[in-house]
Amino acid sequence: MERVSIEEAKRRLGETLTIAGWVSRTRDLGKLKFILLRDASGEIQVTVKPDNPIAETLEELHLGREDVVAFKGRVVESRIAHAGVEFIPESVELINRAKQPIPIDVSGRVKAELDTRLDYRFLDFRTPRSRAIFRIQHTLLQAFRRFLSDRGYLEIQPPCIIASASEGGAELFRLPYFDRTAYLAQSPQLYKQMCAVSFEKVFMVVPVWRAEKFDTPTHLNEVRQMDIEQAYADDEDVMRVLEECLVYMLEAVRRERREELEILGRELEVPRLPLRRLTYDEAIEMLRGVGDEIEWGEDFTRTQERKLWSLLGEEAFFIKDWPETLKPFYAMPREDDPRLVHAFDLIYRGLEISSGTQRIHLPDLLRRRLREKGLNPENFKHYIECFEYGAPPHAGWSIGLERLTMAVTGASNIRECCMFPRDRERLIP
RNA sequence: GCCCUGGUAGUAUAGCCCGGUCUAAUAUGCUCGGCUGUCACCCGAGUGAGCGCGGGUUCAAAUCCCGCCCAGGGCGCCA
Repeated sequence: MERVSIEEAKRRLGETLTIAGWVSRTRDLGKLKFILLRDASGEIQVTVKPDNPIAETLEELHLGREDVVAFKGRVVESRIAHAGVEFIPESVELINRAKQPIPIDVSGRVKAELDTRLDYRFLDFRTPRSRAIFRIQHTLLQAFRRFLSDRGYLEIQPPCIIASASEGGAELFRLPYFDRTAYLAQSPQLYKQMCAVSFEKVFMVVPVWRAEKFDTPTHLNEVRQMDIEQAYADDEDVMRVLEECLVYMLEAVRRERREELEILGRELEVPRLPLRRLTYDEAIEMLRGVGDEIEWGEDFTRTQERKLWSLLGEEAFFIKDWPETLKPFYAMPREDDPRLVHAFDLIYRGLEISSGTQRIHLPDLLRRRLREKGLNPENFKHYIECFEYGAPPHAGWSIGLERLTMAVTGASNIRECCMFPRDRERLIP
């Protein structure tokens, strides 16, 4: 089909072109008909006067919302049409009918609940809100890749099916693997380390799975994460990369997604660097200062993270120097206080969007830490092995894509920021 | 797994507290009719739910009670 996008057509005034898209709505005044036609690029009003050769065909077609139609004709300036331009067709082709009534209002005017929207996700993608969210997500991803590629990081592809569940922590999804049992990866952690000890600087965007029965607005059983791993780096080094990367991504969204931010009613503030580095101890103090009864050694709840955000009044900040009990075995202990590890979380708009650590690159220390955590170093032979043949110190982090999208778009439920969310109940679509 | 709130036309809400006036209302959609400049077009008519599912109380249940399922939020859980 010789077809141009609606946005392109608007730039090519007077030329005879074919546009195609969905009927957003029709305004039928009897002899005069207006059809609002929408494609992925934009919307235009198609105006059909009684003397138009297609006037009669159009009457017979009786177009309805979301019918797919192609028009051949030209874009002309119009002083009457509010958009300033309109499309005058000379022929029309009905490409496909939409069944009526449509399950949700694609124009976004009659609200639908998230659950209903997710049942009809393909239609929901046509609403201004959803389109804005996923375009912003796309920009975040593009900016992430560009930022790291420009700085010499190599994009790697770790496996999603893994053999071992012996890392501890979250429950994994099991699956049959020929005559063995395998698992869906809960983290590409080991693989990115294996890459970093040879490629030095790597990044990736991968899905991960957690079989936890959580039921919250910020958790999914399948999420995508954006990770880096870097050799010859400690936690502070990669925190700097993280904050710069965040600012880079936010600036890209602010620059390239002005219209989408407006649809969402979001004014995106780009934090100034360096970000505040709050220690875990300071965060505990702050919460206690306002009457929160948090114990040292406890993790922060979502409510507490939001509380810290409002107390600090900063868009984004780090919490660092965590108790070793709250972080995985491979987090490097602090020399000055072995109760603490070189680990950090990044809180953006009250939401934990990223966490990272400096990793233990010393096999003996790793074995000791595993034992201290009640794990058997024998089960981690392949993991430890990659540090036996010349492993530089290294550190890394991971950003949850859906969480970041939530914070940037202002969505209150993570499901809205995942195209096809997987949670405890939802497996379809 | 726990606590709170909710589930009513395709969609979103009202009604529920205080049972009967609900033959279930409103918006939007949809159907039909009218309209030559609309732009959330307008005007008129119509269509569409028996109130999440199951049970109970009552002369009478959308409304009260019990169980279950589902949704939203808070927690828990979550290297």
